[in-house]
Amino acid sequence: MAEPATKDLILDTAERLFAERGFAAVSVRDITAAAGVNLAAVNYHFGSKDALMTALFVARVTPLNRERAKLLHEAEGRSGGVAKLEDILHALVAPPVRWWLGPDAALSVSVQFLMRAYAETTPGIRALLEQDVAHLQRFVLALARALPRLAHDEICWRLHFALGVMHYTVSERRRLQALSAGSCDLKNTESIIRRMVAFCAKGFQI
Amino acid sequence: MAEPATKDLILDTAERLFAERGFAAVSVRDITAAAGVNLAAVNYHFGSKDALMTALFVARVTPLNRERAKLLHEAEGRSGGVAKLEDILHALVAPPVRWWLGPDAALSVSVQFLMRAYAETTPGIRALLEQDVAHLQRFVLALARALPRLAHDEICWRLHFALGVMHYTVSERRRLQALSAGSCDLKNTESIIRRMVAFCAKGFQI
DNA sequence: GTCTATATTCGGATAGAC
DNA sequence: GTCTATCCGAATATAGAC
Repeated sequence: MAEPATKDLILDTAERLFAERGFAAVSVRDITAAAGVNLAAVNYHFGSKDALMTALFVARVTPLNRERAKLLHEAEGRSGGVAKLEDILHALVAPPVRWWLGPDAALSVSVQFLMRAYAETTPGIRALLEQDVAHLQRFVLALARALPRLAHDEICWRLHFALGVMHYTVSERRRLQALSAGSCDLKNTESIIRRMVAFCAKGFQI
Repeated sequence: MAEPATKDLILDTAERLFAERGFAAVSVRDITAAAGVNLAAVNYHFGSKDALMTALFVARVTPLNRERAKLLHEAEGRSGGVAKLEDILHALVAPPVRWWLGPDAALSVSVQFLMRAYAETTPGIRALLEQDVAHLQRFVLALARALPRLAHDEICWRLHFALGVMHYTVSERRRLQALSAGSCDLKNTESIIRRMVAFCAKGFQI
């Protein structure tokens, strides 16, 4: 039943290279050479370079969104159906930031890959992004319940801003460290999540 | 004295294609064909594809940063040397958002190109990014003067978050419109700037 | 400055032996 | 499933005529 080692090896290697350099800048030859597998293996197992990218995106985004949905669901359960603003934002950003800065290096690569995949959508991924918007609608609804006086478009704007905070922070780690001359500590994951949630929660007030 | 038409035509065409598809996904052939110039013209005028990208980045980022610095300087002049928080954030985001949503389509392409160039740094651009960090240091200093009780690393974190709000908003226009089902209006530039500044300013409080 | 033609390398994808 | 060998188009870059 075990997946062939080659297939997973290709997925992990492609993910790392895509995360580092982007989709178009990485060739199938780069991937197979780095993985130590045969050149033809990508087309055998996935059909094409594009299909590999799509399979990879699905494999990584699914558990991340599941974790977000779980945290949101738990937050709603804790407070009688209407989650608090901070808890909604926490459900949104904690999973990716924990993957990013947590002890598991593979998960860190995964979230960096995902942020890149969102930014440089290939044809195969563009089609999947509709489902991803559906996932975000849960957060729109939760925010509307938590902040009933805020108009729908205002909820969307601010959710978009909050997503920007998270995406950019994960993608532009180098830039933050250059800007702060290294004074911004990236070791304490939970305090970074708190800082990010606090920033966004204040932005949602009034 | 006038620049040769071909050179500027290449710059404008390359900018548009890079903004739409990214650097690696656009070939010199794509650029010269779309511009209606000879294939060899890119190498004649710029030396290489990478050098074209670098020249383009410099040509666009310079006036944008100059405008930001001017607004910051004016804000400091208006209030006796120490600019107010909202005015600092306004100087940071108003120029790119005005380029993005203003009446000049060429400037809109320019800011989309720039956001992509920051995200997918080529070797030539990476070297230039140090100067760009120096430009951002003015904003760190201004924020530190406006918020003397905030620690240096906290200033950097929140400035980074504010940059994320702007970068992601400009880059992920499609995603915002899909998320909000079109209810987020992108026509009123100044009200979008106010919304963005307000969100970030609240995030800086306390 | 602009063109054609070309050198040379690399790209994704596949056929067919094992 | 994995390998070698290869097809064939596309990539960057340049040489040399005009």
